[in-house]
Amino acid sequence: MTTSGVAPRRPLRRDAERNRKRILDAASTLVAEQGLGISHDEIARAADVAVGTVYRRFPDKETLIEALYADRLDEVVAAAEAARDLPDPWQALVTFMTDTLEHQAENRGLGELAFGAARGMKLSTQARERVAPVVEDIVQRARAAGVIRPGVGAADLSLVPIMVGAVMESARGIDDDLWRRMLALILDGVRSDQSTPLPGSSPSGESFDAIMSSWRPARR
Amino acid sequence: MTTSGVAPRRPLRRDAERNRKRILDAASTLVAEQGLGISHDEIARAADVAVGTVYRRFPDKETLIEALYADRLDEVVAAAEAARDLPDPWQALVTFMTDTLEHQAENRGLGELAFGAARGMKLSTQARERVAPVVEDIVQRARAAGVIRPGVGAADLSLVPIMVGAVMESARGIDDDLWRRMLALILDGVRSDQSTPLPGSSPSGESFDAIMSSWRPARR
DNA sequence: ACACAAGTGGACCAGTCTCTCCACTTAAGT
DNA sequence: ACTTAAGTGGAGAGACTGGTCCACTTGTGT
Repeated sequence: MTTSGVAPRRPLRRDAERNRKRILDAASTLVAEQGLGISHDEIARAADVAVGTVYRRFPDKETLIEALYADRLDEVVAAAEAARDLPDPWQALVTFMTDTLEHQAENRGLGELAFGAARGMKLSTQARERVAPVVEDIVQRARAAGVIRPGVGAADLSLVPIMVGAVMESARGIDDDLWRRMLALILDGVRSDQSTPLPGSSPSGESFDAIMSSWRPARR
Repeated sequence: MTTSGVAPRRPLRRDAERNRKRILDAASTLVAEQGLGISHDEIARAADVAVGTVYRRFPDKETLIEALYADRLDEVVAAAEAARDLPDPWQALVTFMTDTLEHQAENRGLGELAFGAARGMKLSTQARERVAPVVEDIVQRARAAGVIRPGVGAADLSLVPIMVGAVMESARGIDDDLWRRMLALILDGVRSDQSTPLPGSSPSGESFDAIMSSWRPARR
């Protein structure tokens, strides 16, 4: 009866647990600062542990990232939902964007995760899947209230963090608030009641997914 | 009298000249398609030449890129100046952006070069130095004509290609015209006569340079 | 106290990249 | 034809990755 099938694993040994924590802490800091590009070697060094140990606990990068971000993701989604539920539809949109980008600003890895830095990483797809409906809601409401220009869809809005994120990365450590300025600029374009329709059409379905997950991490 | 000090080099041997050309051709295609990240090995393979040969002709990546883009750069600057000289100030701005981004779209390496993919690459700095005054002129005129919102500066406009470029890269091969849509959105924000001023201020001087040159090439 | 599963360190393998080196080949002047 | 400087191929050095392996150490239940 001891083999209950689903993770009956005895708890980690004390020292192992301690090391696990150290690895997670080190990784957390490194990833937040430098993005998902950090090597296991660097993590090991920062955690004062050998690579082998890192690999024993986290067989590959994906596992490690998952452990790191599983709950961070909940926070992000929660923030998005809170924004969605704001009384004013335009405020909802602005708050959503600002919050999302603030998360991205303070944690580099998070941004990379959101835009598919690691193609095929479950957490990445999952993140987008959880946020997508929220964005959809926000757009619906904004559209119904007539506060965004006709023709702008959820897909368009989803591209905003990619654009603003690019400036954010470029200015990291130089002008850490510059992205807010760019966001404001873009949001005015979104709100704009210019009669000229936008060229092309909002990407949809498959294309959209492919685009959203095609971001690539920076080389070191 | 033969030693005139300044590059009295006798011309390359016939076969060497041929190989030089093949290398340049191969590199040109590869860089346009894949960006500055290509390895000398790939170039050599594509040119049907050995790496050693590539290195003999172009001691390092910088030299090669310089040879590739020296004249491309002139074209880009010329296009920018042509846009600047358009009669309508707003058209000038729009055309400048569109042209610049079209160049970026059709040649990946060019975009990476423009935003400092290779830190410290002379050509890169030079490119920005040559384009900067043109952007400045365009903004001046647009501002004088009252077609852009107050507070938007040349530095802000220079960030537009970074933002739009990010979407362009993400959508490359999936929706190659999506960037136009985003550009239109942003330009409407730029034109916007919303009375709300943009937050923060336009980055200037040193900061601006650092930001513009901090782009990093995609990992393969 | 002791047995032993669990945990650990770090050498090592394979793959990438940039760049070097030098024995061999070849174009071109006489 | 012959000489020889210029050019070439490609192995390989050295610096990075991600990831594996296993002899040794250590925590823990009895």
